Amino acid sequence: MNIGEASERSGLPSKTIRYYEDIGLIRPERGGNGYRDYATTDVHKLRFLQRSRGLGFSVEECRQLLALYEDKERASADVKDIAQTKLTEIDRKIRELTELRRTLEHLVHACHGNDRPDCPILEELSDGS
Amino acid sequence: MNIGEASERSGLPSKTIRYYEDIGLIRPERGGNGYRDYATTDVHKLRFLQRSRGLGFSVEECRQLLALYEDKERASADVKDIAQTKLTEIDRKIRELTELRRTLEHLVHACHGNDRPDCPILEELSDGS
DNA sequence: CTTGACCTTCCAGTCGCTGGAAGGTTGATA
DNA sequence: TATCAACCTTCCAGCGACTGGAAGGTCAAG
Repeated sequence: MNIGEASERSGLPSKTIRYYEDIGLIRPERGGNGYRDYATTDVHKLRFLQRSRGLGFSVEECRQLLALYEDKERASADVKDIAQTKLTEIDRKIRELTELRRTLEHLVHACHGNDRPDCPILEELSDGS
Repeated sequence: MNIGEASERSGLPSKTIRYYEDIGLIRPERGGNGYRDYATTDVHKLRFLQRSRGLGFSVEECRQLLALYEDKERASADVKDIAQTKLTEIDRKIRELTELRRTLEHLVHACHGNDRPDCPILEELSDGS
């Protein structure tokens, strides 16, 4: 199938699929007209990439996951390690964002929101008090 | 003062300070030797930028905040609007990350983590079940 | 007078795409 | 058979917000 159909079936834009080929994640066949020709297994891999990217894995992590996915001798402990590491990172991000949210909300509540020139948000941003 | 000291006092790397000048956020004086010469007010602006960037405002938002900060006639409602919008974005990010975390944790728990080749994480990533 | 720490500019790279230009191919319709 | 839209191709550039490095100028201490 052509890239357009592979795009539809995988949920990835054509541009992204070509990019993934550029960086060596997938290697589709080529037809006599020079068009890329995707097999069903390619679409599986693309969906795999689409999902794992959506779950916050970096492209390099996806490359590892894909290698494990393709490797019949893969050890599930390797996969678990990658996912576990990612989980820790996500926790950290959530913590940071929550802290940030708390600070900002405090500022928004402290700000009158009328047209008066004294604004606690700007003051806090400049003072760092 | 030279860029090194401005860097120390503002908490921003010299590279970043030069970059902020490139994109027109600050305009320090120049000494006879061609060195940038930062006034105390410049350092204040740099700290302002450092803080607001740290709070998740984009550089463009920082540019607006800085304009309001410098403008004696500034309306605090404008600032509140920017901060409120940012707050909504942060909420969305936290929600997405929490959902992601839930999915990943489910996967990690379902994965045995031994050397057996059947791994629920990989299966879920490929099936999307 | 040399050394080393600073400063300067400029160019390139990061990540993960995304947009657009310029051109070739295909399939349906007039 | 001509034409037209909708595909496909490659290549180049840009996004955001820096960061690294090369090549060279300046300054203060020993």
